[in-house]
Amino acid sequence: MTRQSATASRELEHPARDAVRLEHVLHALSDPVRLSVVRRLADGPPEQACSSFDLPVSKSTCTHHFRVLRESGVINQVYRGTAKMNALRDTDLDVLFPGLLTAVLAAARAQDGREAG
Amino acid sequence: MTRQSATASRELEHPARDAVRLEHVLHALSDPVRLSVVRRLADGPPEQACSSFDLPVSKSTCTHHFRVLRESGVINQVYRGTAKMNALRDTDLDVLFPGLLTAVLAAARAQDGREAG
DNA sequence: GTCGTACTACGATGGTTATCGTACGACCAC
DNA sequence: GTGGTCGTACGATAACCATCGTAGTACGAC
Repeated sequence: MTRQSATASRELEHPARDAVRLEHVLHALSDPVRLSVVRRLADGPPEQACSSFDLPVSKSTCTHHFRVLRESGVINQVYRGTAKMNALRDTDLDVLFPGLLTAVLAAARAQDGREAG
Repeated sequence: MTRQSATASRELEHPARDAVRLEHVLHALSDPVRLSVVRRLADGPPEQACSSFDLPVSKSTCTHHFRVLRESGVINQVYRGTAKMNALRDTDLDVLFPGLLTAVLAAARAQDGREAG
């Protein structure tokens, strides 16, 4: 019956490194919710479950934002039991666009600092 | 009659440096047409007229894109006779988000190089 | 004044996006 | 098996965005 394991059937599509486009990455990062996700991935553990983010949006919107990040090549997602783990594709991004992610993260931090005073 | 010169009355609104938001800048740069404008401003003379860009869109769309760039704080626009001159706000951006513009421009060049092979 | 160039304002349109709620599927623990 | 948690799929909606064409203003040259 070509019955593969349920987990294996839940593989997620990711763009290959060379297929990642700068415009898509910038667009993905231009949304506050998504940028906050990327910042938490950069600052915290390398793999974090969707549910651990506590975003100010509904679950379905959450799913949407994580998909945008994945399809733009910013994050990698894998299923781990019931959880879906997210990891920054920082090495891929750094090969493609050296220094870009670092600069964006630093910019976000700088802006935060300015707002906090 | 408090009649100022017509040119002076055509002042354009720009966000103050501290009002520039990272999300808006990233969004402005995430459009291919706008990114190409920014690249030409970075590579060419510091002030360039809208008409000198020869973009693959209509004049009204052109106006729209330049406005997005201005309102996000990426470029400065001034009238100079009938022409509207555009300049990158690179020093402002570099104060706010050090290295960001450089990284984006380098990324755009890298992507171009990859496509050209 | 007229004419041409540069650009804008307005209105429309079609496509994309962010958002949600509900219903469902996959997994783990029991 | 049951139940709970985590996330998805679907459908809907409202907002946004890129695009255009037309009509118009501002300026410089004549």
